[in-house]
Amino acid sequence: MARRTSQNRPTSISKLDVPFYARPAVDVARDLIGTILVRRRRGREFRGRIVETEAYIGPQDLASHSSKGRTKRTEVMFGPPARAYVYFIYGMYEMLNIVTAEPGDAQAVLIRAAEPLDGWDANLSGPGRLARGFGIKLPENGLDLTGDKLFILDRSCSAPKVLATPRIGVEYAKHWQHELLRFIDADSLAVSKPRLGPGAKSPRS
DNA sequence: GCGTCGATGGCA
DNA sequence: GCCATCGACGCG
Repeated sequence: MARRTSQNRPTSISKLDVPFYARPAVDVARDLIGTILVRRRRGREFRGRIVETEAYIGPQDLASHSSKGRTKRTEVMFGPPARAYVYFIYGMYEMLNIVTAEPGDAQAVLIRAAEPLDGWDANLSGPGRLARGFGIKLPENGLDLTGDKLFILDRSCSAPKVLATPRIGVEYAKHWQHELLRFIDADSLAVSKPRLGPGAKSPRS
């Protein structure tokens, strides 16, 4: 697939594949900033530019659901990468995560915010609103991101300015709450909490 | 613009 | 009882 930029130069935009996802969640989370999430549903296509993610890096990470062990709910996380891990929380919200790393290494990336594209009028700032906006619910748990119902396109042009901050809503996770595992596009207004807080740094690459 | 709080259900 | 949340409400 190719499209033309405003300068009329062809730019290839490709679907992210298994090798992209079969890496540590930290790397995937950072590299997902600026990519395009695509959802095909009921004959329509919705797109959003991802501007906020969080890495959950395995069972040792007390903020990760995989730290509770392998259960029916977390089973997908322990499987192969490039699948959706969707769970239900607070009695009303679904959350969209992407499984990363090798099978058995239960890492995942939470997609927290995106900018709607193509004139789509939606609020995708915050993981609950994002999942709702894209029509992601429990039946989408385990969905294969190499298919055509839900997938991600590589960045179309230059890399955004990425900052790393502590994750949101994981105060219970002992010292893990301070790790810089949340990544944001510093220039986006669609990041869920406009305030970066004092901990924001450039991520190590 | 801010902080506080209730909703609401699956899960350990 | 606890959540990887959101939106409504009260304040002044």
